[in-house]
Amino acid sequence: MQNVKKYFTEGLIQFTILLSLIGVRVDVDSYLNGYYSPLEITDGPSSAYIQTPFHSLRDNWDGYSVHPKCPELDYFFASRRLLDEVRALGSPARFPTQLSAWLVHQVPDSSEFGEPPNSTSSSNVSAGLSSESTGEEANDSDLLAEDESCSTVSSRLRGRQEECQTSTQLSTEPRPYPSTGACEIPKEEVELLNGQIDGDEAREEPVPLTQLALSSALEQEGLFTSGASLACPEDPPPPAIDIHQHWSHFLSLPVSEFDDLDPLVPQQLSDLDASISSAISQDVSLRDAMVTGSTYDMIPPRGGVRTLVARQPRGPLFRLESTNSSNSDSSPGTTTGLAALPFTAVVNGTHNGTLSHGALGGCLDEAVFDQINLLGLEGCLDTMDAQLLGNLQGIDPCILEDLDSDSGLSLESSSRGPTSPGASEVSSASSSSFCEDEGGAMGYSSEADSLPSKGIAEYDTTWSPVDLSESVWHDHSYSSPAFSHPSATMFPHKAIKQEPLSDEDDDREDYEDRELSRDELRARALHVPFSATEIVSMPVEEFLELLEGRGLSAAQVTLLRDIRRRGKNKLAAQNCRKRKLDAITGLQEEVERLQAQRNRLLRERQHTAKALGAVGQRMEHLSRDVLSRLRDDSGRPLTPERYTLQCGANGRVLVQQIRRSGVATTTAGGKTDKRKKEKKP
DNA sequence: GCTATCTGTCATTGT
DNA sequence: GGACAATGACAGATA
Repeated sequence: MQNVKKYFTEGLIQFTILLSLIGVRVDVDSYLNGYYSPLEITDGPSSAYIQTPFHSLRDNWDGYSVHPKCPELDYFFASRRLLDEVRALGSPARFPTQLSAWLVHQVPDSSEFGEPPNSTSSSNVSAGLSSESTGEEANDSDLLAEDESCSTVSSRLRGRQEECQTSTQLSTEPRPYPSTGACEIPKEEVELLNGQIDGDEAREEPVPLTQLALSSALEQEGLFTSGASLACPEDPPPPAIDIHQHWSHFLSLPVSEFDDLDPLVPQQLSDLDASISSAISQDVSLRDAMVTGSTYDMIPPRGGVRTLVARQPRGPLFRLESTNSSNSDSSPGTTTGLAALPFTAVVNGTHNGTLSHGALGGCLDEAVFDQINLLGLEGCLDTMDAQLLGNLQGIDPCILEDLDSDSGLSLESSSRGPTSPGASEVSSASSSSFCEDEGGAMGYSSEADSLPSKGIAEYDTTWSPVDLSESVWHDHSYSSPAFSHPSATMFPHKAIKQEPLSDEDDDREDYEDRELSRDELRARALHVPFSATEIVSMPVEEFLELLEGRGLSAAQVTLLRDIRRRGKNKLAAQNCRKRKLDAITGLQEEVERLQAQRNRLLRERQHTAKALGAVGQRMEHLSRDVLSRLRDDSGRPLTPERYTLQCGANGRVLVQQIRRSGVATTTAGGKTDKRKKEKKP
């Protein structure tokens, strides 16, 4: 007995492991302790049948977990927030950073990977075979229907949960069974039966169903115990059934052995693989959602200032699209033929249409991807930093600090001389910002027009007019090393004068003027002895002291404030764009990770489905075998079409008669007068 | 000439 | 209330 129990326990553990692969929690300890059924599948959330919520695994799969202290959490929340903003506002300037959102919902979707559907109230293994109660996707259901044998099994196994508790209760109660029609076979009888069967199957005698009781609690050293012979000693010796061997062998099958059971899996498996995988891979080419990572070339433009040129001018950096191309990386076997298996319901991996084209396409929300494409953010900031440092190599190291973070104001390609029209208009503006009435960057043009003023003339009588033919107000390099030099800004004229003049003095002067930003030009025009970089980077206290203690004019003060404000805002804009880029980069990594996770889960599901299919086949075969050895009151053998075996709590096995409606009726009964129980026509 | 992209700037909001 | 950061929006420059 101990040996039998040991084998059964081992088999149970292995079977438990197998079930755990599909998310069915099996409480072996409780079962072995005799408290609960090892496999409970009930309706409520309290059920032990809790399939793994894969959406929750997202955060802890492979050790990946979102933790408040985790650095990746920034991406996580930022991405989610941005995605919400994108979807809420529809602004092209924002981008959906949480692509994993739809991945989580689509790929490891609860319904796909078997989140316990509410309708799943199956209470036993066989009940888990039913697919109807699990919200299985339509395709799977249809495919299930194709396999007639499997569907037969499912139908017979369907609806047993109602009797499960009854049988469980009956099996655990010592008192005689009520008139449910079922009976219990004591283990002694089973042993007797086994002995007879082992001796000669040809001599096996049908077991009256009324005696069949089934049961076999684990603690009773057998899957099947029969009290029929004891309760009804007058009955002929029931046929011996090698149930122990069957179940022990069945349950002791290692999971790995299921791989050898592929022939048992219905032939539709391959077809299902193709169909389901195509449905899962679903038109979403995640590769397309990857950042292409365009590279840039540093080319020296005119003037010697390097600019970044995209080597791939073919389009936006991110080409996130919902395409109709199947995701080829979904291996053909990523899905399972579980639909054709009797245990599909347990796996219940896919769901209706969730992975279908339309559904997934809707979730992808092409508009979101289009918005991402519109961003066109390119990861050039870091590159530009390097570029900037490279450009500054020839500069005085003392000024490099100011250029540390792309903080240099943009260079001005042109400036206006003091005699520019409208100069006097703005020069008188002492209290208002120069660009107060201006909108956007263009406003600064008028400000530049106002550069030359009477006040300016007072400070800078030696101001040399600059060629105004070029109205280039934007320099797309972040810094201007030449004018970041304090000496060059404090004493612009001297700096210009100190420049080694060549024969092309005029051209050089124009060139250097073009290097000046508007603020630099204004600062030089107003004779402000600070560079824009200094103005921006100096502490606020020092800046305020500068404004108050230097006896600056109102125009100078206003200019200084504007320079500081614009400079800081420019840095903020650069940082903001960089953050966006980082968020997108983080999303790329997230997408890759989720894609890998999805592929792994699909493989696992396929493997599990195969194993379950084999288990279902074996169970079907075993059930038929057992039923064929049993006899009803009339002495007729029990047909699988009318009777089913149900494994109740504590290993008790009950024979149930299937009603015409497909609902099995528990025929387990008491130990007395079992002939009068059971089977309802 | 058109388009995409980059960049600076302004306005606004929140800290 | 001012300084500041963040960010959307806009416009100019450029390839």
